[in-house]
Amino acid sequence: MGVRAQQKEKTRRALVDAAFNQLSAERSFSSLSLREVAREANIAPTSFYRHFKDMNELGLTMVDEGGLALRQMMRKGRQRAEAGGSVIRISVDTFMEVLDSNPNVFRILLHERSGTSAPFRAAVAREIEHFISELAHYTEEKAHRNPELARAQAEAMVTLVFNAGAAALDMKKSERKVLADQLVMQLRMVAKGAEVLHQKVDNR
Amino acid sequence: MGVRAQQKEKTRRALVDAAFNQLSAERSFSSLSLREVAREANIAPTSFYRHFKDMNELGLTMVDEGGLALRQMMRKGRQRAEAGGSVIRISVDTFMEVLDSNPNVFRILLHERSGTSAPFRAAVAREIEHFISELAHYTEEKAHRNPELARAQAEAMVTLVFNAGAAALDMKKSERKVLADQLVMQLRMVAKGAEVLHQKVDNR
DNA sequence: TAAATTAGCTTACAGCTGTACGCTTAACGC
DNA sequence: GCGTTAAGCGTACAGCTGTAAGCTAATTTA
Repeated sequence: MGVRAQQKEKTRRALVDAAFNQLSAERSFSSLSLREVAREANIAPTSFYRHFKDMNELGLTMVDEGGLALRQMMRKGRQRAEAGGSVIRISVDTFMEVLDSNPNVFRILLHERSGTSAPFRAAVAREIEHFISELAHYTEEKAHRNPELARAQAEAMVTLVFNAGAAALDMKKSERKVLADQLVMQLRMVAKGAEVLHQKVDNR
Repeated sequence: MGVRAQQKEKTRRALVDAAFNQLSAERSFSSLSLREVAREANIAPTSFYRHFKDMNELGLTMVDEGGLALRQMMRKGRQRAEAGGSVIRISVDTFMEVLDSNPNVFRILLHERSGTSAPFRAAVAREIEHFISELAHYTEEKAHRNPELARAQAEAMVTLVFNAGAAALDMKKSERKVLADQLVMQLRMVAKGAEVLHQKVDNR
């Protein structure tokens, strides 16, 4: 890669990082201005356009990066779970750890999920869909559920996990522990309930 | 009430209504400006301050009104359920009906739940808490669950309902039907699962 | 090596924002 | 009836926004 392309990439990263760094419980992506981001990245406002068409394009890039981080997390969790132990417990713990180390990645996903930009919502939905379908596939195989039931179960579980994630973002570690325990309990409810429904439908 | 107070109340309502009317899938409360709201309500921007200290105060008023609408809905649903039939099914249908007739009330609640203003999040949390504790109390009584389990169950159910509500906001009627059916299925999972966990803990 | 490309800069502008200040006018309390 | 109160208005201003236009200087290409 040439010197020029390298420098361009570096500045682009500076912009993305600047945007991530400005996110917090009090500051959503949509409240950031192009000028603020450029300022934080130490470039002139108008230079922003050399990298992104507008703030939306930056935001979608961030959502995609966030999604990538999520998928990497899933793999990590699955690996750990293979060593034995409660899959639910291990997954929840992994989720909480990643949430703790990348809070702003989650902020943009959790906030824009119910945001006002349709492309954003679609992008987040796409990322969450990865979660759901992988989990549904997993349950379908391991527990021999029928597809429809597996899908509903997976969706419910992912919903509960993400909702807990949103709540956890503003919590201290001790509060998070309680939350995690309750989440595990809720996930077990769903799992048990799905089992019962499954037996009913298949009449055995 | 005097002529003066009456007129003031009327203008205040015009402001609240103007703000509600400007909400949509593409427009969140936090993206509204004081001037826009004043314009829509046909008053001068500076007159806004005769009624609210700032936009935040307006927003909190709206959240409170939304919460009120929710609680009225709950009562309506409970009355219907008393006439017999599946409590879950009836509650979901009621919820969807109210969602359909007051979409913007839900928009502000659903969006500000994960918003950037702490007072807003707290206000929404308070409203949702009403839901959870009433439901927990109901289950504790009807199904003789222990408090901790009842609480976790209620929280899970409310989470699932609100999440489905957010998704339903941008859907056509036919899509909503599918969503509602899946939601019912998920709620039954949670209910069944809680039952099983309950029996386990109490060893009978 | 000369020409072309391009990341980043400075300057500039129109449009929006919240809100301070002071006025008018109609209802209120005495 | 008369002084007081207050809802609503118009004007004004500073500060922010996105972005258009054109320049500079360094890299790339031919």
